[in-house]
Amino acid sequence: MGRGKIEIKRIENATNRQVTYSKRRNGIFKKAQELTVLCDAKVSLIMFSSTGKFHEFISPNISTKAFFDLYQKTTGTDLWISHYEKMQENYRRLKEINKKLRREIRQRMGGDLDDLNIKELQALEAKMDSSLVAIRDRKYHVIKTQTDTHKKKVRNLEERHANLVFDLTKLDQQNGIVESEGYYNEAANGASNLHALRLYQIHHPNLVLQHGGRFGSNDLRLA
Amino acid sequence: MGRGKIEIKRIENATNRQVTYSKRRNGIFKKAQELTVLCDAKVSLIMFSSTGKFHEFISPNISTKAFFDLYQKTTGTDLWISHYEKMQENYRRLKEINKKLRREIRQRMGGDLDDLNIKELQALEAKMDSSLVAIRDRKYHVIKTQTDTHKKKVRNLEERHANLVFDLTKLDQQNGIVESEGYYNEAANGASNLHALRLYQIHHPNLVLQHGGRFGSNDLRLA
DNA sequence: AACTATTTATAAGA
DNA sequence: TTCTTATAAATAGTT
Repeated sequence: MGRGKIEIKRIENATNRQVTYSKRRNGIFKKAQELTVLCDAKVSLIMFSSTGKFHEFISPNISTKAFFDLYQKTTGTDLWISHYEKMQENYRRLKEINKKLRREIRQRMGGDLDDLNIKELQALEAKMDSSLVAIRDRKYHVIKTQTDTHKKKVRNLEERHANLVFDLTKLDQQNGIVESEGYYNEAANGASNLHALRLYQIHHPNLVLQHGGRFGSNDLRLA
Repeated sequence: MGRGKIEIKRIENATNRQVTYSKRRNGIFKKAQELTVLCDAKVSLIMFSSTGKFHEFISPNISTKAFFDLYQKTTGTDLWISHYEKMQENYRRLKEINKKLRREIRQRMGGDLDDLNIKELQALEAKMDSSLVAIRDRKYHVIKTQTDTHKKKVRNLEERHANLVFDLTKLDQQNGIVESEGYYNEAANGASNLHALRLYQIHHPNLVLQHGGRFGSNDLRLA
């Protein structure tokens, strides 16, 4: 159809090829449209020119995705199976592992024991026993560490207070301000530093805070 | 193009529609083919008739999958993403659960305890303790069940043997064959059926096997 | 993008 | 379905 008959082979002249592509593209799209309407058919027509330009026609009564799903369903293929299969396999495996882990935990919690034989029960018991030992060890370790830390803190505080009270005593003596002398003496000999401190806080709260930080904040609930 | 001009609207006569579909399908496929060759284009043409019949044309230089990948790349869409993303999310969640389960098991095995505080350690210890109790209970239950079952089996066997030996004694007496009479008498009173059986087996191995089955096959390792 | 001579597709009928 | 054929539609080459 045209001024002359043409042979169906690649058009070498690029411009000509492009023009023919454009003309025939319109033609085929029109045909697709007519087929859709006349015959109540679902048509998907997608094309890329040699220069990579993209055009598509799709029947108005269906989306590309739906069309593709229909295609896959009809042909029995799954074009993204490679993408999908691998992930599905991983998923399945993970689920299986998960199941086993849950079962193991249940058994370790004393449930789901019905289909273990005596040997397995003994093994489980032994494992639980040794685990319990480890947990107890860890607990005692934590307790000991906390206790030691606390002891050190107390020792350190006591020292600092002894110094503080000593300095203060000297200072007061230099200034001739002797207030409640009996208490100071008692504090200086180190026998009741905490009591001394408490008294001191009443008179000089800011100074003490700068040195000692929060006092009595350590949680010593041991067991 | 035909004997008369037609209006582009659905052909109501089903046969006519089907015929037109068939003719025009050939036409459009031919067009697609020509376009592919003449213009060096990539074309995908897929169609479903109103009766659901499927036909497709695709450029020979590309697979349907590759075509679709190209389509997605060009249009910037990903028709699988909703499917895929959902699965990925599930996978991520499952992995997280898995991690937690593993950690729980490690802790129950006495490892990974470093960042538990005393309270948590105590709770864990208590749980482990009660689990251990459950496991021990179950073990003792299994042992008891097995022991009872075994006792019953032994009693049953002893009975059967007593009867067997009794019948045999009678049979021998009827046939006038009295062999080692003292043993038979001892056997018949039920005091040592097993000994009697052993003697009997020596003389009539097949008969005994038919009645008693495998003897001594029960595994009695209890703990 | 138009034009148009010619080829091609196809509607109707067999 | 397939063939025939009159006619509509598409388009190759041209402007």
